Amino acid sequence: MVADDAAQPLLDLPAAVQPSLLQGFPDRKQQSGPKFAGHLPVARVLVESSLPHLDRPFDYGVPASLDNEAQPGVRVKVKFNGQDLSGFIIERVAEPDAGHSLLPLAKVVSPVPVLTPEIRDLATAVAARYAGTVSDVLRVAVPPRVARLEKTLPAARESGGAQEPAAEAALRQPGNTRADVTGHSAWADYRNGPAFLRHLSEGGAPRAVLNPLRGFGTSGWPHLLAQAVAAAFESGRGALVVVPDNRDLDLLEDAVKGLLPEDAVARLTAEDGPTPRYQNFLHLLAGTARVAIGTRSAAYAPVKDLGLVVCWDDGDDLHIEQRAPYAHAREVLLLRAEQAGAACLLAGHTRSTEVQRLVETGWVLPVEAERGIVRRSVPRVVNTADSFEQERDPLARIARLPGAAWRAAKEGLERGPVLVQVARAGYVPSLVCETCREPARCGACQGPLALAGGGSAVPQCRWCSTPALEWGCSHCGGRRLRKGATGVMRTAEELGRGFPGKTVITSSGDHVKASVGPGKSLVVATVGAEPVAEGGYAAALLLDGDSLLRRENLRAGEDTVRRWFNAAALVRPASDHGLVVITASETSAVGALLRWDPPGYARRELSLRTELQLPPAVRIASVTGPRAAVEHFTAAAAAHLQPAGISLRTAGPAPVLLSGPPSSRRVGDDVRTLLFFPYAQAAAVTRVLRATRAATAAKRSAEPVQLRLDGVDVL
DNA sequence: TCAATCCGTATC
DNA sequence: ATACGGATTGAC
Repeated sequence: MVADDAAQPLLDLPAAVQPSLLQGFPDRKQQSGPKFAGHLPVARVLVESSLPHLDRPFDYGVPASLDNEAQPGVRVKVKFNGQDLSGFIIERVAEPDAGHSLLPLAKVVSPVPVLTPEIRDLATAVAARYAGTVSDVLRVAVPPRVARLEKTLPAARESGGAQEPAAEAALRQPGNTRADVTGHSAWADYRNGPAFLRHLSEGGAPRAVLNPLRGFGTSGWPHLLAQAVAAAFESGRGALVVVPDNRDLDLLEDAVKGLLPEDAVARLTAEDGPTPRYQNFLHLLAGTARVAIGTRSAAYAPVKDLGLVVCWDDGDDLHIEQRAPYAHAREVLLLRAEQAGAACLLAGHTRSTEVQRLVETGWVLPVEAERGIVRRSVPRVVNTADSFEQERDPLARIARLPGAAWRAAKEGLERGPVLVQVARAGYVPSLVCETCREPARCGACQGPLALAGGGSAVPQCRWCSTPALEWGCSHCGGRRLRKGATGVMRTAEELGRGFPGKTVITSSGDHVKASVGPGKSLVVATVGAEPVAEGGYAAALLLDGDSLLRRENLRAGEDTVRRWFNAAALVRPASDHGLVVITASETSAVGALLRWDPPGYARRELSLRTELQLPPAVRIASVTGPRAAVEHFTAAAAAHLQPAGISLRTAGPAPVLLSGPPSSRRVGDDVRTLLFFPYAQAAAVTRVLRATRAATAAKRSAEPVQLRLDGVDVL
C-alpha cells in the first residue's frame, strides 16, 4: 500500500513519567525565577534545527504571562543550548519529560496556531517516508509569517461558524446542483466517472486515476478537476489540488472559480510572494476558504474537513521539492488522503509508473473512457521517419521539416493554429557524437559542447568556454561532431521562411506564453512550454522526439511520452481534422501515442522495471558524500538492519556524475551508493536510515552524507 | 598539583 | 553547531 511505511511515532510522546523524577519538579519550578502557568505549565516544543538527532520535542516552561498565547501550533522562540531558536509548540502537558530543569519559553512569535495537528501528523509521516527530519518538512509546510496580515484577520482559532456561509452560498448558486455536477459534465465521457462524482458529493472517499483526453475547452482537464472539487465541496468538505507550475495553476483557478464562490478558493504558490500566500494560508486556517489550489508546497495546506486531494500530472518533476527531504507532492498527498480519510484523484494526460503501481495494488481505480469515446475525442496521430533532406518541395527543405510534417503544418494552417514542439530553448544548437549520438561533453568539465554564436566554427563548452580543439567522444571514441537538437529561435526562424506570410509565435524558457488565440499562426514551443490554443490546435508537430528519448535517464521514455501527450491533448479531435505528426523512430513510446494508450505504456514500463527490480517496482535510497562517509554510513545501516533479517541490494559506491555548472560542484570527489529495498521493508529501512544518520551526526563519527529517497533523477 | 588540551556528549 | 565536563597529558 501507499503508506506502508507511514507514521512512525517520531515525536515519541512519553506515556508516563517516572515518579522519582517528578518529585523534584515543584522545587525546580519555584527556584527558577519566572512563575509558570498553573494549568499545563509545560510546552513541548519542536525546535527548528536540521540536525537529525535533535528532531524531537523539548520541554519548556510556560510563563504565566504567556499562558493564553502559548497554545499548541503557535510559533515560539526558545533558548536552546545557548542560542535563540524558533520552533512550534506541539502540545501542552502537565509534567516535563525527564529530570532536568525547565527553561521558560522566550517568546510567542504569533498567537496564530499555524501548525495544525493534522499538518503536524502529515509532516511526521512525510519525514518518516523520506528518512528526513520533521523540522525540514515543516519549513516547507508552514509559509513564512507576514505579521501585518494577522491584525486584519479575525481570530483564527474561532473559525467554527465562519465556514458555513461560504458552503451554503455555493450550494444555492444556480448551475451548481448535483444533477449538473454528475450529469451533463465532461465526466460522463469516462466509465465510472459519474459514479466517482456521485460518491464524492455524497461524502465518500473514492480513489481514482484519470487520464483526461483533452487539454483545452470545456471538457479539458481543468474543468474535470474543478468538477471533482465542486462535488467534494457539495458534500460539505474541503478539497486540495496540486499542479506542477503556475501556468497550470492559472488554468485550474479559472475553472474552479467558475464553479465555486471566489472567496472559498485559496491559491497557494511561492511565486505570488509572501503576502498573498500567507493571506490565503490564514483564510484556510480560519475556514473562510475551503479549497486550496497551488503548487507543490500547497500539499500541506491546512484545509478543514479535507474531503478530496488531487494531483495533476504527477510525472512532472516540478512536483519534487528542492529542499530536503525532497518529498514528491504526490506522495505527500497520498499520505494525507490516508490520514484524513479523504478521496484521492490522480490525474494526468499520461499515467506515471508510480500511479500504475497503485493501480496494480488496487489502491486506486482507473476511471477510463471507452475506446470509442477515445477515438472520437483525440486527434489522429501519425509517425514519419522520412527526412527533410529527401523532400522535393524546396520550402520543406528550408523549414528543415520531414515531408509529412511539413504538409500537415501547411494544411493545418488553413484551419487554425499549428503547434511545433521542439527539444530545447536557445539559438545555439547543441552537439552530439556523429557515430553514437551521445551528447558531446567538454573534456575539461563535462559540460555540454555547442557552437559559439557569431559564426565561429570551433565548438566550445557552454559552462567553461574551453574550446574543444581535439575532441574525442568519451562514450565511443568517435572524433566527429554533428548538430543535435536545434533550438526554438532557430527553428522558428527556419519555419518562418518555410511558411512565408504566416505569423510565428514562440514560447520557451522565460518567455512562456500561457495561451494563443484561434488565429492561423505557427506556434513554436519548447517541450513543456506549449501554450493552450483557444479552440484547440489544428495540428501539432512533435519534433526532436529521438533526442528526448535518448536521454540516459531511467525515466526518459516515460517522460517523453508524458510530454508528447501533454502537447497532443491540445489538438482538436480527429473528427475536426486534428492531426499530430511525430518524427521519431518506432519505439513503444511512439506506439503508445499512435494508439493513444497511456495506461498500456505505463503497464509495460512498470513490468520492465519490475523485471529489472528498479524503481518504482522497488524503493531506493541514494547515499551521497565523501567515499569514507558513504562507506561508513552504508556499513552502519547494514549492521542495524542485520538483526531484522534485512539485507539490502546495493549499487556503488560510484563517482557522482556531475550535472550542473562547475560552480555548483562540491569540493572533493563525492561518490554515491544506491540501496534497493522492497516496499514491504520500507518502514524498517527508512527508520534505520534515519537512526543511522542521527547517530553519525550525534557522534560525528563520519562526515555527513546526503540521503535521498526515491529520487527520480539519480538513475 | 595545576592548568591547558582533548574528546565525547547533551542540547528541555 | 556549540558549550560543557571529565579525562588526559605535560610541566613545575
